[in-house]
Amino acid sequence: MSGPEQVATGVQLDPDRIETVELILDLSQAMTANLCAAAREHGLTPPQARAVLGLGAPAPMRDLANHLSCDKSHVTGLVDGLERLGLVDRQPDPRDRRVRHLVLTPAGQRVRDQLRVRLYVDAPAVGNLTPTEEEQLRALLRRALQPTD
Amino acid sequence: MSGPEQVATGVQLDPDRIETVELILDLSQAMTANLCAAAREHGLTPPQARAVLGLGAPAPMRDLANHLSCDKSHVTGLVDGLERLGLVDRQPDPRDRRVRHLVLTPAGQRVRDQLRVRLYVDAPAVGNLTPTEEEQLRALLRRALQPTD
DNA sequence: TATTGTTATACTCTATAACTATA
DNA sequence: TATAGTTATAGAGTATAACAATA
Repeated sequence: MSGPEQVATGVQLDPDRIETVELILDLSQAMTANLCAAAREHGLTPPQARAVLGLGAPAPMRDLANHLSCDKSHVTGLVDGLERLGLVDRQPDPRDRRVRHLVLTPAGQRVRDQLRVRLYVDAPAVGNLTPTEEEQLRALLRRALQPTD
Repeated sequence: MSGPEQVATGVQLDPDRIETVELILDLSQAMTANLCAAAREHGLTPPQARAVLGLGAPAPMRDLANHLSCDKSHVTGLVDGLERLGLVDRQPDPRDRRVRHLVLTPAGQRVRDQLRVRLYVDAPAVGNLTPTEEEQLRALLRRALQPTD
């Protein structure tokens, strides 16, 4: 569905810019699909996998909700599932008894490690670049994402 | 401090690689958020906006389902909404009366043009690069996404 | 028999609001 | 009064399966 530009009705857009945007979206989509496949292989839904990835250190449920950009009520169900799978424990905070700290179990740590290998080491496409090229790519992306003055 | 190593469970990953992947995901997420905001401003849901973007040329509903990587039954409801908004028409195929061709109305074309401006011209971050830098970025991304030899 | 699109149904993801138990 | 987490509920988004019309 990417035929020639409809000049009569379409706006004039820079084809180079279109390619840039499409390349970034394509790469991101490949990475996301790769992560979702890894999640399935571990019996996790994609949101559960993101939660596990976010638990590099113990954190209150509120913090995880912030990290996932979702409501705290949603985290309850997410963590219920991870607890049933034996990947996460809820631990009380001795200083504030309202708070529950989410802590990965050893099994949870292993799953997280494997998800990170899939997301980072087995990252699709990026591994095709040499280290030098990858550094050039990082430099350009950093500059692009830098807040404008 | 001679206790057991507290983070001994984590695998060691290349921090540079992690940064590369995070940068790509961040940039893609900014672009997606920008598109979703544009969709909202036009009274469209994000999937509806993606459908409009996919209709650069008239196409059967099955083709749109392929383009959106979703089931054809889902396209029915999506297009129902766009038809109610006056952005899309269903037109019969004279050669095969099972097929309905989806055609953007003039209003639909205008919405598509504006979505494309938001997605491509107003692309967040990429506009911070010079044309030369953007070409370097494209070259690297193209090489990364190229199927491995 | 196979395919296009629709309908009916159900499941996942996520939000809002009301509730509890703390603080 | 305000906050952390839970529960109940509702609404998108999407899939599967059965179906109708057509090929």
